[in-house]
Amino acid sequence: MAKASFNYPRPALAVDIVILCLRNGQLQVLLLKRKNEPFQDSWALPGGFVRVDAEGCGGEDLQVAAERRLCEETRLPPGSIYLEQLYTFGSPERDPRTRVVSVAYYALLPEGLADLAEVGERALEVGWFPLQQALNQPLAFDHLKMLQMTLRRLQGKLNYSPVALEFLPKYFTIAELRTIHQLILGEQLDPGNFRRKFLKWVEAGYLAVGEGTRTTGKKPAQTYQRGLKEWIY
Amino acid sequence: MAKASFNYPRPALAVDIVILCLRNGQLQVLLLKRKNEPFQDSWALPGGFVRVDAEGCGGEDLQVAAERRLCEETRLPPGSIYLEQLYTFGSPERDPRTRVVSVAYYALLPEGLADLAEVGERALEVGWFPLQQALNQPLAFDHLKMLQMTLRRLQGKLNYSPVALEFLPKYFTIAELRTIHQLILGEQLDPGNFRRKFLKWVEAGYLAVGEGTRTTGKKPAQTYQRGLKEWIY
DNA sequence: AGAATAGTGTCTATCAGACACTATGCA
DNA sequence: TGCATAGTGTCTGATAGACACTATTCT
Repeated sequence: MAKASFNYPRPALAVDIVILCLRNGQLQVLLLKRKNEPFQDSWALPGGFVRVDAEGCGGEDLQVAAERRLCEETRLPPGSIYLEQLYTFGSPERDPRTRVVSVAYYALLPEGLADLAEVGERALEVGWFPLQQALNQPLAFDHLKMLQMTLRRLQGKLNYSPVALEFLPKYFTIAELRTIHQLILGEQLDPGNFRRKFLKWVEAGYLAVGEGTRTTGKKPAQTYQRGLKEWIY
Repeated sequence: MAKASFNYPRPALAVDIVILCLRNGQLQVLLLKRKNEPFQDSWALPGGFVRVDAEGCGGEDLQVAAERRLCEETRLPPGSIYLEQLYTFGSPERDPRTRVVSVAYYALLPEGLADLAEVGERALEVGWFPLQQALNQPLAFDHLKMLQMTLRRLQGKLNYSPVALEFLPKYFTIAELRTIHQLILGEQLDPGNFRRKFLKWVEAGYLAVGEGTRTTGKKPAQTYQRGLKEWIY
């Protein structure tokens, strides 16, 4: 057993999470105001260190670490929220204190479940920011890059998957999904054309007809729900 | 300065690299036969630990670490090879010795540059394996997952980018690029239709007409090269 | 001359986008 | 009744795939 390799210095390992939610008709992102240096008083993404056992063995999975932090922050039960790995950031200068490598995740929260977030011990303040605003203000560390990358990733996914339903409750209408697509892409979409694309997903089994109708505008609309098939990336 | 956070146990951080190359008309991947436990005598992807300074600060960037290992293995100069982050694997059980989180990368090597690889100190043996064969044999750790993910990622990219030119020398023909697409996708492509897609990329500036022609089959064919525009993802 | 590949043309089904139109339920 | 939204139909241009065909050059 060559133990030698493991005596090398190790970096600290963190997860950071871009938590997006639909609030007041906007895409918003959860940010924390940092209590401590570095970047004290700056806004930052929620994150934390990955738990590793005392001897540097075992501990929790990365996805589990991200989910744990996500649920601490949102006060939501684990397992119910869409969470996906985004990218790993490891520049030696990204944290002035010590070497910290961070695995970034992004999470999509259904509308209405966002208001449970509370100020924890780590932060001075918790706030939901319109995504566009957050993208145009300084953030701690390389968190701005994480936001930018998340948006691009989502924009790409919309072409071939109905991921955006993760922002919606169990039953939703075509117009509701279209609205989210518009927010993410930053442009208006033709309702008729979007409808056809949507119905393709229904035919393919990714989406299914829901129960009853919902009135968001003038005329009640059919609701839909997840289909039997998972879209997987 | 709250140093407290950094006294928590840290995981070891590694990079693993899927190095693909075109050899003998096949897609091949570079594997090493492991000298030490765990998985002694098993085939594994090349990889290594990310360098971190003595006090656990600074050190090398992740991409740099991957490139360093890549160049050690292939004996090629840095900076010339396509290298992209794939995914980060962090299951607590992935390495039985200690907690090791691994950032996986994949690299695409131009044909003909593959033969410099030598057996280093770490390995018993170095070998190029046909990708399909490697995907159907047991590999150390979770390296099989890394291979599978790399293939899927590449297959996805071919739809909208000429990444596959990274497998080719500076000047190449349409048929050469098509051959690689066929290898990656595992299906035959219509030469005429592929040509039209190719010429779209030329029009878009991602590719450009090269100098002279090359004869791979019967009739000499026009060569092409990289265009001025980068395709970025 | 024959063979294999380079390169072109064409037909069709599908799809995205633009836009007009009908249907329905609420105020 | 008016109006905003749900939902349908239609036209057009772009695109992907299948496939036939011509052109070129090597042997």
